[in-house]
Amino acid sequence: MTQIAVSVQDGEQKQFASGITIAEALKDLVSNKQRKQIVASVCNGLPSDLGTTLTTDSVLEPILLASEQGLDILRHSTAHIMALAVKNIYGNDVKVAIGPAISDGFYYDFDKKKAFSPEDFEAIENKMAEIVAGRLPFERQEVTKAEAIKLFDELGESYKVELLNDMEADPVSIYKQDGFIDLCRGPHIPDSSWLKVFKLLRVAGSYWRGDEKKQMLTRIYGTAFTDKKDLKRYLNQLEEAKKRDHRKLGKELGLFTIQDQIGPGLILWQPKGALLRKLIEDYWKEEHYKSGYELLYTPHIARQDLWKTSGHLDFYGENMYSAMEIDEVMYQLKPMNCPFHIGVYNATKHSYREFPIRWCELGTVYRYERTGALHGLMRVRGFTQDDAHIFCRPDQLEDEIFNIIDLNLHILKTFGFDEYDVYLSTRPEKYVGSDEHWELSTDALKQALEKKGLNYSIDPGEGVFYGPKIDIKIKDQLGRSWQCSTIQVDFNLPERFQMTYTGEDGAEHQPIMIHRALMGSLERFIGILIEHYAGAFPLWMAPEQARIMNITDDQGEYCERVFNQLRKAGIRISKDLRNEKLNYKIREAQLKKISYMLIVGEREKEEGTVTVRMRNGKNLPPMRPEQFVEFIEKECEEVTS
RNA sequence: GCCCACGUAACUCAGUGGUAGAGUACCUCCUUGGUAAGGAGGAAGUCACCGGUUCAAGUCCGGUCGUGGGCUCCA
Repeated sequence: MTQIAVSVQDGEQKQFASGITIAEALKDLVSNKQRKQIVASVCNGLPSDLGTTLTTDSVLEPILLASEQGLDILRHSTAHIMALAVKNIYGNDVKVAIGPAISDGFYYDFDKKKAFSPEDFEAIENKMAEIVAGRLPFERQEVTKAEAIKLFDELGESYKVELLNDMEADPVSIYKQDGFIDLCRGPHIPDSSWLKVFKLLRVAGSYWRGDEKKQMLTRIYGTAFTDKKDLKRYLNQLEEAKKRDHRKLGKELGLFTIQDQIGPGLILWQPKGALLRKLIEDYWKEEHYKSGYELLYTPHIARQDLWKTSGHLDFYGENMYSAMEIDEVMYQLKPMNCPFHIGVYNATKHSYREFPIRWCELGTVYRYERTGALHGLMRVRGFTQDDAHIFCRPDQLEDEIFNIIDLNLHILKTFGFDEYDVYLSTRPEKYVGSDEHWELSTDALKQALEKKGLNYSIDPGEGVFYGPKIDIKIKDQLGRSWQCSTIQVDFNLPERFQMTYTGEDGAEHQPIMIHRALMGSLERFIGILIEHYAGAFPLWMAPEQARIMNITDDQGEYCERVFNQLRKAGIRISKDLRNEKLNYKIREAQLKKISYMLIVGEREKEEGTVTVRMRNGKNLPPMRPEQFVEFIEKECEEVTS
């Protein structure tokens, strides 16, 4: 019999008879204790089942169940077990589509006449528990593609047949479990008893292969863990995210409202939210002024011809609202601000000496979003871009990009975001502009990123047709990432609008145009801020920095005086002089996430002070109102300067 | 847009074919209390909208509008 040499990576090599399974080999290669944790193994670079037979010299890298890869396998197998349960319950009423592991769990798509609803979960989970108790093995088998097609065709599993037809692999692997046969690459847990902790989470519709022209399937999401505690932690995380949901907090804190009567995707800012927004806008404008930008204001509609010239009707028309007729001329709502800024540019003649020109605007745009895509402040139909356009000469491009990134990161940091993922997107297949231009500007973007010392990944071919771009994604408190900032070079619009400047040589040249948004959409950015801070905003942008409250009516007048003094000094303060107990007032202010409570009893009234209670429940020593003003101003300055 | 779920007082929600409910908020009164809910009373709803079934509809059926979870992390 042939002998083969098998070893665990970095471990001792041993001789075995050819045909031995990985599981058997591992018995001799690792300790018993360790072996119980091993769910599968990478074998010569290929993730494999423990039941895989070895016929050549092999190097094994065991996969521990609790590792990331192990969890993936467990969840993938759980998807299969769920499919088996579903097939057991509903038989030929369901066809299976695909069922992969995803980042926090798994899903399986089914074709079923009447879609699943959460009420079906109990039955499915019970059946899954039975399967787990039955210790059903996952049996792998390799068959030719033709055999597999025949097999799944006979089983009536047309989605599998379609998958097979599109696949290049041949032979392919199938897994059998208690009569349920699934096309699958594997690997899997050896048998169903490895599954200890699982939960079905939600149902959703999904198109076959994500294509809305194709069949709508019904998807069940679930998750699996090795430990009950992990599942609990995961469910807690979901709860935490729910608590921070900007739609819930927006309502509770009185920030914004969306109403049927007004229309979906259209935001009404309530006083507190409007103040928050104003504070953000003011800060934004100030920083832009400091960085050499000038502010523009432009209208919300323009003649349709403008959008023809800009190319928006051709390339972006589907996202634009229908035209309206004014004095027999067609006008359309703006989906972007750029043509207006170009209008400002073209209003006068320009010399190379003026460059770089940096114009910014908080421009409100309107874009059609499908009803199913709308989501609180995160996806709306009318929103305000923190837009800017820079016009410059080719030799200024790199410096300008550097300055933009610099300003960008500075502002994001002030808002509390200091973790980023940066992407550079290069020339796509379809593009305008000369190769020379593309090379020059892609290079400028790269140089600027490197000079700034930023790590970035390249998205080849993902640039917009009119120029390369840099995207910056920020990470929030819960570790979720959001794409907000984008910096795009544009060779298209200067050409379409025949923009020019007079060069050193006296001839007319075309300027380079950079589009740039930093927060992206103000609405969405505020949504992100609400969730990032769970509604407890840093002092400098808190709409309510302080609330003064009396202990009994006797301090009412004194409180009024202090309130007026602080308000005049620019503190964003409210008062609670109601005939209620202190406890009650504190609780309410706490729930509204107000930064400081100013508590006034007889002592404070007599001494002319206030006692400052912080959000964490601790008190600062009593201070005079003017000391409190200084204190607030100092705290704000530390962040925004 | 499509699939599923949901839409009841300002808010959070209960109400499974037979007289619209609770808690919170709001208003009035009592209470004047030092760090997360004092007490009593009152007012408040076209049960999203339109139509149908029924002696009878918040409840069942159909449609419209809106909200939520999703709609390739590819066997």
